[in-house]
Amino acid sequence: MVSIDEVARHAGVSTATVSRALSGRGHVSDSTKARVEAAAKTLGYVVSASASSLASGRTRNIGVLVPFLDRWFFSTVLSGIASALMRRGYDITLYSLTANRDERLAMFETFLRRQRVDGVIAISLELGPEETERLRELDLPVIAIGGPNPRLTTLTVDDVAVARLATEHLLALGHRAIAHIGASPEFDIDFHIPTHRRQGFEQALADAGIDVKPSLYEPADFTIEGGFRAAKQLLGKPGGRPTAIFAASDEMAIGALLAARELGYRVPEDLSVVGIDGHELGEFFRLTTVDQFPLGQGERAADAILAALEAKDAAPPQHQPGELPYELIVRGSTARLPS
Amino acid sequence: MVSIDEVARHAGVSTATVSRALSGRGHVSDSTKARVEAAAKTLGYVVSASASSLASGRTRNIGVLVPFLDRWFFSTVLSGIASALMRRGYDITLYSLTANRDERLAMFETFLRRQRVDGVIAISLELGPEETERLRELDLPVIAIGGPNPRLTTLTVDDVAVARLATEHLLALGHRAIAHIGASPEFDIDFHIPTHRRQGFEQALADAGIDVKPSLYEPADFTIEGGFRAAKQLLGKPGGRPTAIFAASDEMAIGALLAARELGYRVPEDLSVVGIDGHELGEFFRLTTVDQFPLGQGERAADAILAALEAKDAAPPQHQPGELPYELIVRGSTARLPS
DNA sequence: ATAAGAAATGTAAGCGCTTGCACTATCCTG
DNA sequence: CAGGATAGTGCAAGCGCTTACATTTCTTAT
Repeated sequence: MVSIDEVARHAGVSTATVSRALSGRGHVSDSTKARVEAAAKTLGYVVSASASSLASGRTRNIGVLVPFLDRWFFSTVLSGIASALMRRGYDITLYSLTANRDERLAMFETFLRRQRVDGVIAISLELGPEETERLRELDLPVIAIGGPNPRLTTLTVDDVAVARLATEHLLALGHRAIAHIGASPEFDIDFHIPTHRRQGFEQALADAGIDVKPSLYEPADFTIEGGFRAAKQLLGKPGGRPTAIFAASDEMAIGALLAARELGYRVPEDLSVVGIDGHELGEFFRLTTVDQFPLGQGERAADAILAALEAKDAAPPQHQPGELPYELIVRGSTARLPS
Repeated sequence: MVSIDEVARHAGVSTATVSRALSGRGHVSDSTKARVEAAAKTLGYVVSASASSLASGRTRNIGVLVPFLDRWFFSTVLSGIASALMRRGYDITLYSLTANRDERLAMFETFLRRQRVDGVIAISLELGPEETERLRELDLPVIAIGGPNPRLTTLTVDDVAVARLATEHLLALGHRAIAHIGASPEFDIDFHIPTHRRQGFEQALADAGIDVKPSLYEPADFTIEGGFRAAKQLLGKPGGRPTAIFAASDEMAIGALLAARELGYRVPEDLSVVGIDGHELGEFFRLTTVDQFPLGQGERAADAILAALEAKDAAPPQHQPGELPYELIVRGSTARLPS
C-alpha cells in the first residue's frame, strides 16, 4: 500500500501539505494542490481510514442501526441513506439488531463503542430507556427515523395525521363502515407507530361523528399474509361487512386486496382499500396509499447527520424534531361508495 | 473515552498485557486475564477500532458489496451475512453499488481502498474485468456469491441444475407445453444467472425430447409486475397456451400466478407455475419453487470469509468454488396435467 | 539438581496519518 | 510604508493501540 510519504516525496512537499491538500483543511496553494493530487492519482494513493481516524478523531463513517434488514421499508430507507452518504464520501457500517437480548446488548455496549463511526442513524427503532442512554453516552450525533424519542433528535412522520388523511379520504368518498387493520397488541408494546395510526383513524371517525366499532378492528403483523387473514375476518362477518378497509401498512393492504378478490368482492366497486407506506408493489396492485417516501427519509436522515457533524463544533445540537412529508396517492383501490 | 492505559493502571499491569489479555493473542495467566477483564468491564473499556487497526493491520470489519439493497434477495442474503458476522464480533461496512458509472468507479478506486476492511463479500455481482482486477489488487480475501467468476473465490448455486430441477418437476407431472419467463436481453448482458436458468430449462426439455418453442419464452425484469405481464402474453396467445410456466424467479412466478387468476385460469388445475428462490411470499401464494436458501447463502459467505482470514497466514488461498444447496419445495401451484 | 524450553510480563518502537506551532512571504489598511 | 492579518509550508509530536524483543519466572525431562 502506498503511503503519504511516497506522495509527499513524489510531489516534492511535506506530508503535512499532502494531508492538507487532499483533505481540504488548511491553506494550500492551487499549484501545490494540483501537484499533490496528480501525485496521489499516479501512485493510486488513498488515505488509510484507520490512520486518519486515529490522528483526527474523524472516521468518515456513519453507523446505521436497523431492526430488520429484510423488510421492504427498512431496506428502502437504508438504500436512501447509502446513496446519500456515498455521494459525500462517507462509509456506512451496519448494525443489525436481533431479537436476542444478549446480542442486542452487545450491539450497544461493544460494537457501537469501538469509535468506528462519527454518528449513528437509527431506523424506526423503538429503543428501551437504557438503550437510548447508551446511545447518548456515545457522545455522537444520533438521528432517529420514526418512533419519536424525546431524548433523541428524531425525523418522523406525523403518524396520527397520516392515518387521518387516509381515513378522511375514505370518508370523503362516502364510506361509513370503515374497518381498520392494525397491529396485534404484542407488537404495540415496543413499537408505537401502529398505535398512532389507529388513533388517527379513530379521530377521523370521531370527527365525522361515526362510532368506532370494535368489530371493525382487526390486528395483524404487517405482512401481506397477515393483512389477508385479517381482511378475511372482517369481510366474513355476516351483516356488518365494511365497505372500506384502512390498513396500517401497504403490505397488509395488499393482503386485504387479495382476500377481497378471493372472496369475490370487486375492488373498488364493492370494497375500497387504502394503505400506508408507498410500497413498490402499490402501483402494480393499483393501491391507494399515503406515501411516506422511505427513500427520501433515508436521504434526509443522511443529510441531517452530516449537518449535525458539521455543526458539532460550532452550534449546539438542536433537538427540534424534523417533520417528514407524506402524500395521499389515489390509485384504483378506492372509489365513491355507490349510493 | 477510557483508554488502554487506564485499564492497565487499574489492573496493575502493562498495556501490553491488557492488549494480550483482551485480544487472546499471546500468553497471559488466567488470574491476570480475569483481573484485566474485570477492570475493562468496570471502566467500560472497548478497544478503539482505528488504533487497533492501525497497529495490527486487522480491522475486524468485512466489506459487503451489493448491487441493490432494496430487493428481497439481496437484503435477505445481507441479513444472513450480518447475523453470522456479528456473532463473531465483526462489523460490516456496506458498499452499495449504483448504476452510475462514476460512483461505481469510486467504489472500487476509493471506498474499498481505505483499508477499512479485512475482506469483502460481493453478492451476485456481475463484475467487469477491471472491477474484478481492482478487487484482486486489494490483496484481501474476496468471496463472491453467485455469478461464478473464475478469478474470484465463488459460492454459487448450480443455476443450470436448479432450472433443470424445476423444469423436470413440471415434466414429471406430465406437462409438455411449458413456458419460461426469463430476463430481457439487456439484463443478460452483465448478469448471467438468467441465461443459466434458461439453459437448464432448455436442457431439461431437450432431454425429454421436447422442442423448445421460441413462442413459449417471454422476457421480464425479475419483478412481480414483469412476471404478470409476461404471463399475460404467454397465456393470451390463441391456440398454443402453455399448461405450465417456469419463471426464473419467485417474484415473476407470483406475477404469473396473479395473471392467471385475472384471466380466469385456476392454479394448479388449469396452469402449473414454478419459480426459483424461496421467496418469503412463496408460502402465502402456495408457490412451488426451488429454494436456494438466501439467508443460508449469506451465512456461508460469512463463514467462508472468516475462514479465509484465518487461513491467510497459513494456507495459500484456495479457489475451489463452493457449491450451494437448493431444494425443490412443492406447494400448491403445480399439479399433474389432467389427462 | 540442572539445563533448556515455555510461560508471563514489561519496554518501547512503531502503525500512517493530522495538526499545533513556527516561520516566511504576501496582502491589506490607513 | 509600517504593521497586522492571512496564506503557504514544514517540523515534529502525538492519536491509542500491538508486538518484537528482552527479561524474569516457572516447568519438565534428564
